[in-house]
Amino acid sequence: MPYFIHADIDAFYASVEQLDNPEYRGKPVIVGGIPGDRRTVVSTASYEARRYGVHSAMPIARAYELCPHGIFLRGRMKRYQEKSREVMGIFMEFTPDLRQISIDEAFLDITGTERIFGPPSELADKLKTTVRERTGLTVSTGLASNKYVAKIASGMSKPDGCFIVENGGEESFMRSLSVDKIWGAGNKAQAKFKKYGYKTCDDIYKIPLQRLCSVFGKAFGDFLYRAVRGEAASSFDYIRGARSISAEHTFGFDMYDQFAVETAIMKICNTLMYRLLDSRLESRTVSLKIRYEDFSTETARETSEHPVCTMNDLFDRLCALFHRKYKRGRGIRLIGAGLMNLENAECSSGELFEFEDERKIRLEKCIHEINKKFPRAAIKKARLI
DNA sequence: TCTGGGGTCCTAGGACCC
DNA sequence: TCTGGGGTCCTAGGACCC
Repeated sequence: MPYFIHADIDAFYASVEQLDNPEYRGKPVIVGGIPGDRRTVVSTASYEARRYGVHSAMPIARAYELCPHGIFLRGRMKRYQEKSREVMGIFMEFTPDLRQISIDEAFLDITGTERIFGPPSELADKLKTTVRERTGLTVSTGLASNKYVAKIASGMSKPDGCFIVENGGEESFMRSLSVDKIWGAGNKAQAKFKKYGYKTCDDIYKIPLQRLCSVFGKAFGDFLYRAVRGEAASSFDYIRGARSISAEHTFGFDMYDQFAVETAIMKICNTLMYRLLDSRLESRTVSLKIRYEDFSTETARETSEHPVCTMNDLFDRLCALFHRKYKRGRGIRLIGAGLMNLENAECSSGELFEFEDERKIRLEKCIHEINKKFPRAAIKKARLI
């Protein structure tokens, strides 16, 4: 019988802070920004903070209103990544078949591990105990015969619990849930459920596939039909490399100065180019994103015959897109850029580039290596200093 | 209260070719 | 002279997730 565990670290960033700073334990910790930071949101709130109504994606200003005595922190990603690797390492001791889906959660295929670890529920217990003893963190787990149901089950077990859906019980489990438990149906879908009067998954269960598809579109209709029957969503079943790399920047105040926006674009180019070099991938498609003062967002992209080769090349392509798209006189809240449709770089080094480009590519690679070895050297374009 | 940053996938329409 | 239909590639926008 197939068996999957979905394991999710409880209030991850906030828990790491409470672990490293004992004086924070038992107190409302809010990671994401400190009061006064403009245009920032909560990444993680500890369970103590959630009692005041603070939750992820909430503006820091609002969180401060709800919980003025909370401990506000900007966050230390490096430390969280380190802790995440520790936990994932422990997961790996229970099965080599691990699918990490974000910094703090993973699916474990534990099919056929009974002889080593006992029944699935015992394995889940051992997993939770081991993680707690070795890292000080608690995890919530869900057990089911497929990943989708396991994910929903772990949500029901938070914090620090274990929720088991017995084999054969997937469908009745799903049908008993309210529609807001459907993973993959966000605000827009929830509003539509409300409009049509769908309160529980059982309401959706009773609707024929054809009707679901005509109301919600083919892909999402198919998805809903299967989800409320507790059938596996296939989207995690195959592993694929990264498809895009992107970076963006929100200005503290609306920006009207085009030169300053271009400088921000250059900074983003710097980030993207080094990440591209590290990944050994290449891209022919460059995209630009502009968010205006009223939060309306426009994107532009362009695919060229040749992959992006240097930072200047990327910068030129993005500036061209920017000037084509930008509505003059409007305030810019956010500027972003990305490299899409990534492909392996091996095939196209050398003769594709002009001699002059070849020199620049080598120079950028050297600078990147130096910056990695000596972070304090920080070699960069004069405009970015 | 005024809304981050990094991703994935889907849709619909247009261009172009056969 | 008018016109079908399938396939592929590309673009813009949007929903959703953590």
